[in-house]
Amino acid sequence: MIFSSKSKLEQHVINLKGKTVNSLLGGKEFDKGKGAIGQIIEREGFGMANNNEARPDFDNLGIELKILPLKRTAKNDLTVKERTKICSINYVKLIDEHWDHSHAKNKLQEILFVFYEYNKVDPSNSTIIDYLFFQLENSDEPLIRSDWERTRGLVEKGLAHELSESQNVILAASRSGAGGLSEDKWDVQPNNSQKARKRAFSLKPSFTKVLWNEVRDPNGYDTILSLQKYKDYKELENIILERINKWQGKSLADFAEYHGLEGGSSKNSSATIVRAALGFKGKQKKIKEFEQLGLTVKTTPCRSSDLYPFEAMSFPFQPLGEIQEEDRFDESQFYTYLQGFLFIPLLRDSREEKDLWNVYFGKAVIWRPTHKELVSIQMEWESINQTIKEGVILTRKPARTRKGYIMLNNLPGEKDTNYIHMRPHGRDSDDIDESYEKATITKQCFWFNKKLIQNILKSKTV
DNA sequence: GGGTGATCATGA
DNA sequence: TCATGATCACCC
Repeated sequence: MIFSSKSKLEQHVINLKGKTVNSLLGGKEFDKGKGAIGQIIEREGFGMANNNEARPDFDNLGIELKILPLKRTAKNDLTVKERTKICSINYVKLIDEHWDHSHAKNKLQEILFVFYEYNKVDPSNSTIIDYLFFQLENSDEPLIRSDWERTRGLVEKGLAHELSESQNVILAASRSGAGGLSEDKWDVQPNNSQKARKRAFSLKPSFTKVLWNEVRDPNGYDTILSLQKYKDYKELENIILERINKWQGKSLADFAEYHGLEGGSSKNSSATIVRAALGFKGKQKKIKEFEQLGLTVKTTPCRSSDLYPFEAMSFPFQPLGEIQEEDRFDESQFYTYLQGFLFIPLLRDSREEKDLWNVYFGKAVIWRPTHKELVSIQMEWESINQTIKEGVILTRKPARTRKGYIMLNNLPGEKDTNYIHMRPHGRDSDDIDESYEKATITKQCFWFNKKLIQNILKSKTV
């Protein structure tokens, strides 16, 4: 189908809203398989032959078409299901490209996103929900560009084999092609005889999730851009850190007083501190950039002498039944949490110190795991994964608790690892993980080791 | 003091 | 009500 104008195209999309894949097919057979729904919507909804061409899908309008699946969460919310592939990376050609004429930018210039709800039970009943015209120049080009430059820079240095999804913030260099692809099928890279995995530029789910949320609720976010302009990721990071680190050395009580927050720990949640420090007033909206970048904010109580945290840092409940189905770290639930972190150390001399006048801000840092760190975390994850697959072994041990005993398990603990470990995280010891059949075990989750957090805080505190 | 399972507290 | 961030409290 060819549309003579953008408004004609838009009218066409509006008419597709609410249609199911089945109704588009109009009796034709539903062909299952990876990416099938996207292809059907392109073919039946827009009369587009399957193509791999470099030219935009709507060539005369310069608009690319992306079909984006949404999934229902456990809380019955609709959220982005997966990353959106933009284009394959050719390592050799990449280093000769400049952003302004790059293949990636070309593809990103203007995109028509068509959101559909993926129906897990009956994929052929998946439904088109909404659409969005995305324009790079009116969007987050500075951040996307710095991702692209970072990747290009690494490839130029002969480090294509060290690329990883999490080193970029929006436009990731993600693995493409089959998972089990053997090394001889990898690509050659410039300036290094070692081959590198095939990768593609793709938009991370944290970014497209924000696009989708803005379609649903155009006023749902506060944005740092409303406070200050920034030209790339580094500068955005600096704005965030500067505004928070203005408080370095000041007490929490000072902070609360200045911002008119009531005393008491409840008002000192990470989100409240960050919003106040950045200068947002009023309603507790989410901050757009934090969502886009997948930045998790953590306030970490630490010993003032050496920045050693009093506690390890927990992640959400990890159903063991789900992790035992996972074979690849970089496709695991846990991996998605490792996008990036803003740590705000709250220092005190002893763990017992409760007086907010004696708890003060340390130096906040933003951390994203490096390739090396990811490799180490992966090894520890694999060991945990293996223990779970083999079946966690529990032993009962007498203790003066409510029940008169505690349950020990053989999952790697904090002393066995350098980065991550697993520990209980339920409401109480009766809060059992129902997803796991190999043992009756309280809900568990991943934790960052204290030593890891200390190293992060220290390395950036020179 | 550090490691670990258990549990509190809070906000959506 | 429940998931989650945060912390407690027991043991070594």
